[in-house]
Amino acid sequence: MAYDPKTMSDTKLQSIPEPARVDGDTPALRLFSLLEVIARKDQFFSLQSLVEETGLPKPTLHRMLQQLESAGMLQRDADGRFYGPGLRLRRLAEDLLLNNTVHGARHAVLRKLVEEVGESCNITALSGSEVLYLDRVETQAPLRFYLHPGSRVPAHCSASGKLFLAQMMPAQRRRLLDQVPLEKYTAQTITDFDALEREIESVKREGHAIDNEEFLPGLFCIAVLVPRPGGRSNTGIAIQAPVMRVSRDKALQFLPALKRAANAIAAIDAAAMPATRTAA
Amino acid sequence: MAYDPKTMSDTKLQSIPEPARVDGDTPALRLFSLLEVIARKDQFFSLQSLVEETGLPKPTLHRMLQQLESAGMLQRDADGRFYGPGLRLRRLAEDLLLNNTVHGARHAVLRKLVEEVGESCNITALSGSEVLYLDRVETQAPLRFYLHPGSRVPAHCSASGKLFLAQMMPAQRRRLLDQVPLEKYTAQTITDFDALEREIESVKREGHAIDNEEFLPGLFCIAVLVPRPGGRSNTGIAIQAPVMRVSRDKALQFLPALKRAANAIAAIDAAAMPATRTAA
DNA sequence: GTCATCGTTCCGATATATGGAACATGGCGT
DNA sequence: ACGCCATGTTCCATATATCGGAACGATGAC
Repeated sequence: MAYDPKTMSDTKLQSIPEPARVDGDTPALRLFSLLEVIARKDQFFSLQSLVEETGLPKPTLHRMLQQLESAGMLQRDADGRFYGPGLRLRRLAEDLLLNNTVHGARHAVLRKLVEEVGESCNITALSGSEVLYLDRVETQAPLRFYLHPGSRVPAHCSASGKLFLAQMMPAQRRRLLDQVPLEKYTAQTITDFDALEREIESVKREGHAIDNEEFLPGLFCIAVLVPRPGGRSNTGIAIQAPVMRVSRDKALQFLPALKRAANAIAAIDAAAMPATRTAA
Repeated sequence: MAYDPKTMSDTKLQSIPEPARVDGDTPALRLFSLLEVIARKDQFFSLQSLVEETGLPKPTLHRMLQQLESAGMLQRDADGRFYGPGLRLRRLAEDLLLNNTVHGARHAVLRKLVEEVGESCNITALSGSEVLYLDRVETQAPLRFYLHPGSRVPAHCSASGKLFLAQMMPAQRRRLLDQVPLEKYTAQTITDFDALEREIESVKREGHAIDNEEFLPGLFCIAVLVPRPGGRSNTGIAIQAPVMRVSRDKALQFLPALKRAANAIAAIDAAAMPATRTAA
């Protein structure tokens, strides 16, 4: 609140005023995108200010705001000059956060794990051909990698990614890897398909995967899958640390704690699943 | 939260299984409406279960979910059978609640007022021709009226409503009241236009308004406007109490506290407004 | 193997979004 | 009072997205 570059940029000299992309493949998604811009504001705003911020044509923006207002997602100030979030939008946000027991519980597990091992940890999922960070808790240690939830990394050079690959049928894995060739990020990155297959065999045997500076120099990572009874898992959990602090041996000592956390998350997810079949 | 008839009706005996309306005038609003249904869930759900819950055609729902998923608002379980809220939706919700300093601060003022006077209070706004409860804090007293934020009441028989009417030009007021004739809710409801005009004269003189069982039998209410420098106010603040506890005399004793609260809210709102004019 | 259930795709009719241009409003300076 | 500018609003021909019945596909139960 004290220092917001966006607000500051009203003194537009010749600086680029941050286009604040509002886009999407479909009108509805553009609306969401607009809401995201709005959600980040802590002040009311005028139509014109949004026009300048987003670059959208005025009539378009006018229609969008009107639509959101008539739906109760936004509210206008008394004289109709300024918009702010509306009752309905707030309630939607509250409902989401209140009922989202899954995320809260997962996060708690992650925090506990970080406390136990003293290194940053994250929960991951396979999205397309990339690994997506669903959640992350940072260690307190001063030396650390700063990566945030929502980041994406290639599957072939991350511990979680190898786990996801390892549970696929060979043909399926081949198809996926053919789309995005094995890019080399560091000296250690496995870029040869056969070498990767061998690595994956080892992952299958061990039940866990390791990334030894294969994506970022100096970053060591160990991961296991969150088990899913009777099916492939789409959730992994990983510990990430600077090689300076965590050798392979030390990482292996973390395994029991890591597996305990994975099981805890499996239990949470199971509880959030609809009963297999309710009497109709 | 303790007793909500809507939630209670889940015990479906032979009851109608709550169609869970998903509608809106425009496709985008239908999507929001769908999100609201989803936001209230604390479990993952399948396409089919939503079809049964909402009554929407399957392909339509399929497309909607797909759209939301590809935008990152929803996530699918590993085997693609169950949906839940996605990363992006959570972040949107968090941003909204985090940045909404206005609502939080307003709520705090309201809570303090309730503590001072010992009766339920609410913040109101004029929306169309009705008064909308923006926020409300209930008293602890066992005997009380249960009304919730989001409710709407007619302007002519509520204290806040009379305040909003009082600041309009006579012609504007006439136009508004002609749309929705003065409906009689109780024996005390003012249904005569001239009588209402006289009442409004008195409201102007006094600077506050009273509802003496004009909307609900047994409900007494006193309200003032949240002042807005140089313009009409669209925000009111009111104390509501059972006549058994609060006579007109007692209500007048609350006035100083009420006005203090109104000023506090005015200060908060002023801070949330964009600077009147930044050098362009 | 057969059936039932749920997810997915197709596609023409229909409804909606789009944004340039023009119009309306209101505050400000002269 | 008057015109001027910034901002909000409306129009409307065109481009685009949605709608949902029907048919198809995948999965699992028996």
